[in-house]
Amino acid sequence: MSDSATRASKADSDELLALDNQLCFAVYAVNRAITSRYRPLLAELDLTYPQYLVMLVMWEADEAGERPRVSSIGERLRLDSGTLTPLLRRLEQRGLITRQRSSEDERVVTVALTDEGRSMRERATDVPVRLLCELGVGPEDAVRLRGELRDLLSHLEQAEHHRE
Amino acid sequence: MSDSATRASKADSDELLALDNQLCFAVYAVNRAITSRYRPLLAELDLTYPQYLVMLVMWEADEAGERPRVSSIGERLRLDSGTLTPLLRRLEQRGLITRQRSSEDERVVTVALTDEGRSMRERATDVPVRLLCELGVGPEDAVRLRGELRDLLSHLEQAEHHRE
DNA sequence: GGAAATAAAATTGTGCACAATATAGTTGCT
DNA sequence: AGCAACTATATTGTGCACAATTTTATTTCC
Repeated sequence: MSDSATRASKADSDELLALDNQLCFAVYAVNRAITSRYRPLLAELDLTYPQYLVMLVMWEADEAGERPRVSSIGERLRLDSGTLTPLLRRLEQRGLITRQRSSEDERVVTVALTDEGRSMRERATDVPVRLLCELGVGPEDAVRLRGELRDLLSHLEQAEHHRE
Repeated sequence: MSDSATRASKADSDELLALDNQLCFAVYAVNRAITSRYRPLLAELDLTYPQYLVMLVMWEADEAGERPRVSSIGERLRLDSGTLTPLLRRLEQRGLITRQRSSEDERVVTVALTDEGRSMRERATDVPVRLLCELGVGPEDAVRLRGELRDLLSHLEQAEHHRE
């Protein structure tokens, strides 16, 4: 007789540790496959993928007439200043954004689009379209999957909060 | 009258470029949220997340009596030597694996577990279990989502092949 | 008003990813 | 044999991620 009721068997641990059974690896592999699909499209705009995400945030803010601070962008993308500061510096050097210390609160740096950054938006509109075509899944499947991932994300971030 | 039939309207492009509508961002955010959940668990083993994935591959190979080459590990994880070489060097320095040039073909480097690397497997079995608990989704949902991601991955990798 | 606590961004250091290139070894062709 | 084509890994350089610390500014509390 085995002790399967009380302890994981050899076969169980094989299953648990099998690479192909890891949800985390599926997410990891898909993330890199998707970003590598974006790479040639974004190369036409001379943007990296994280830079593109920052520009999405900036275009949204600009439409709403806002000049977000570094920390707002970070909240949106879940990135900290260690990642954003050098990334924003590169976007500034490229002339797409400006960074400016707030006069009311000198700790805060506000970020704004330049005209060049604003005008890039139009050229970027076909990026999501072209990518969807390459995904190989229908739009409704993509929407459903996105929803499931968002649910998972909110679970993960909620639990994070609970432990603090 | 609008030109909506022939050209994307302003509202369309708003929708297309909205951060929260991007499947890619959902994947990107979930990937980082999951790895940050792994981090404290893997810290107990003194492994990073990519190092853990390599160890999963090595444990599987070891069970099968194989000593994979660097390129086999790379195929499995979709990583190239630029990523793997330094990562494997660190695992070797930690005493978890050995790297050895093949005598039949001096170009090839084969990787094998040390006893220490092999014995770590047992301590790692509860990592997937503890993580599943933190995910906040039922096991059946996790399996379904994993399946959908695998389908997407195979689409992405298939299309990649076709263009070559 | 002034010290302590808090907050925002920047800096430093480590470890991936990945493109591009280099190095070394093997195979195939003549 | 000799050389071109190819293969496997390593190296170099850039750009994230993220932990930990630092710097500067603001708020709170006495």
